[in-house]
Amino acid sequence: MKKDSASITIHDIASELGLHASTVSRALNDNPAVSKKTRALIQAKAKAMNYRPNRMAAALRKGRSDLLGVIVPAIDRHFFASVIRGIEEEADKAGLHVMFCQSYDDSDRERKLIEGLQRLRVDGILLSVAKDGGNEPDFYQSIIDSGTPVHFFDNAPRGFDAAAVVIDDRRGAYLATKHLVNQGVSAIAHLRGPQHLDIYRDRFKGYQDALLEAGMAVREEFIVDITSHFDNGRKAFAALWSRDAKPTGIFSASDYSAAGVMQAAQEQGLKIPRDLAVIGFANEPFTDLMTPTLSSVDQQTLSMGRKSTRRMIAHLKGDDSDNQRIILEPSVIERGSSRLKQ
Amino acid sequence: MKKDSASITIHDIASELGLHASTVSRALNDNPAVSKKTRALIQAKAKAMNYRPNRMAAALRKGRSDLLGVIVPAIDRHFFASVIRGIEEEADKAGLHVMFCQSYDDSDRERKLIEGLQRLRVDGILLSVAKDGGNEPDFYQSIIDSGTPVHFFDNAPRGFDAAAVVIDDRRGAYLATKHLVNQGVSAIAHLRGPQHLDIYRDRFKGYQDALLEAGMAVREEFIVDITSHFDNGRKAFAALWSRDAKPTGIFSASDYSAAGVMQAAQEQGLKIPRDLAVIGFANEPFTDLMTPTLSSVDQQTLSMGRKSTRRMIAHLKGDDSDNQRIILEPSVIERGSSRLKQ
DNA sequence: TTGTAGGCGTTATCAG
DNA sequence: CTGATAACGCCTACAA
Repeated sequence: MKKDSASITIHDIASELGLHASTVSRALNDNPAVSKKTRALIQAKAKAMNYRPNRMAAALRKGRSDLLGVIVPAIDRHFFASVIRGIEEEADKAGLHVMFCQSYDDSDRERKLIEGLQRLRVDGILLSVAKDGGNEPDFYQSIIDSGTPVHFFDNAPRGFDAAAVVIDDRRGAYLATKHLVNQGVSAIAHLRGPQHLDIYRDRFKGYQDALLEAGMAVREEFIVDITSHFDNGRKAFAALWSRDAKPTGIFSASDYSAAGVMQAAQEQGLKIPRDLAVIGFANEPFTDLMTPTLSSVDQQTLSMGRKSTRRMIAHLKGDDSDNQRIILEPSVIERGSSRLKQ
Repeated sequence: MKKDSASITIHDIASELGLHASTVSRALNDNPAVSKKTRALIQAKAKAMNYRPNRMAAALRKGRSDLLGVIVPAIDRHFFASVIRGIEEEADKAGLHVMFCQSYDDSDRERKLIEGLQRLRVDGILLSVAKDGGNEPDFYQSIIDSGTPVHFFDNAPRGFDAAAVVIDDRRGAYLATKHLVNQGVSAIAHLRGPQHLDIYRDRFKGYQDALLEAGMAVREEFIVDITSHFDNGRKAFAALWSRDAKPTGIFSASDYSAAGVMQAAQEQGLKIPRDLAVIGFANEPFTDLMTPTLSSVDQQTLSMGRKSTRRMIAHLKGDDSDNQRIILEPSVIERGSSRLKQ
């Protein structure tokens, strides 16, 4: 029976060749100190023996795991899946491995995940903070102080200097609302996300900015509070249509809720966008599958992942001075649900 | 400056308490050999010092990483995200950590990921095979022979005995098609996935089974080949409607393509389900967001993840005899796109 | 250019 | 019940 390749070590290779393990180690790490001839010999042998270096052992010795930890609320949201793709790209390039975890927006779980990643001795953590908002800035600061670099993306705590890459939610909301204004929509409602979260407060502000700029009033009865779920969109439509004044356009802080609104409106016989123009936020892929297709706001997810990772890598290489908050510019994706003019 | 908690070891704790590292190790592992008093003392001290055990070191010593590797084509597909959720649940319970990777259905990348996981010394790999089908059964056999247990789920290679949890695609397709038959649909087309893949061959067979059972002919002009993408649904609709005979129902091997068909049909003024009844496969969440909602086939994803993981854990505990292929039963989710009768 | 020795942080074995 | 010691697989001064 052949020896398990998982248990072949540099010593095995060394003894097969009558060399010493240290030489094998050097050869496999392309150390120029070892002669071309032996290097080739060793590398060939390693391949022949199906050798798999033990990264745990190397990490222990080097004090560096070449592992990155990433925590997101949920990987099946396109937003995060796409950021993750960006992270993967850059990590691959740099020869790092990435450990993805889901907090399910639960800050208790987030704390446990962080501790788990620390035990694994990841070199750094990329984090989109759980949206229940249970962890204070102090907590994150203590993690950083304990020696594990943490960089934030998407949802980043305010109140202390930490590297972060976020998008300008206020501007995204402003652009979305302004887009409806430009299409000639005059009564614009807003499905508003939980106001204890910065990102949703910012989206609400952006909505107000656009209305004010257009000389329109911000009307109480046009604001409905939601969480980012589909059913909330249906409920929001019911709420709006139970009131006297009916909007002719809706800017939703969430694509899911926007989809719910569209479905409920269509069931009531409304034509979209003619009777009701709709635009969401996040540019989830399903927006393209709907009838009509749903307009939305793109959040530069790939570049968010890439930028975060590149900064973390720079940080790990010694440049730990860059504590800035990078703000990316969102863009409106016009689709059928809001296209009234050519 | 406080010492980084990442660099606090059992030796530090030991010397603070005037004990030996081995005692600390035992205490932290709840070894009954150590007295209750010292155990409590040590655990309190460890907490106070914010100690984080180094899993790399423990893994090296124990020859076991308590890490599971998981490879899926893409984490943002609901199918896989949901399987992953099931995997996470069971792994958490067992105190295992999980490393998720995406192959993007590229078998070269899959091979590299497997090698990466082996270097990380994961205890086992849960794998849904890349759909480009580039890796032979022999390859997987060699991984298993090399000492890394591999269990398959979803897309599992045939041709050798390996633990696998899959669903009965043929039956799922049969049920979906039969559902259309039961709704009184008489001309049923099929959007057919790549036939070099077992799962899509099976779905095609199930479609045929149902037609034959209903005494309907399998008509060439009602079969359109697709890959699981949205645009293919639109193209498929165009293809079908360019022919003389028009179907009144469609069973699509993919939800994405089904969504494309629906959109294209609605743009042509067709009413769904009245003029065209549609059912997809996979029960992606967006199926609930469409107008009308899209019927589909549920694949027991959570239980697929849970079962796979439980078996892997049993395997790791020494029961490596269970090489069977477990086949889960799919179920039809009836929604608006195919509901013609009450 | 290659070999030797020591240690990274744990845990398991053996003594005491 | 606790202490000492060795070893897991690798890397890196230092020596030869």
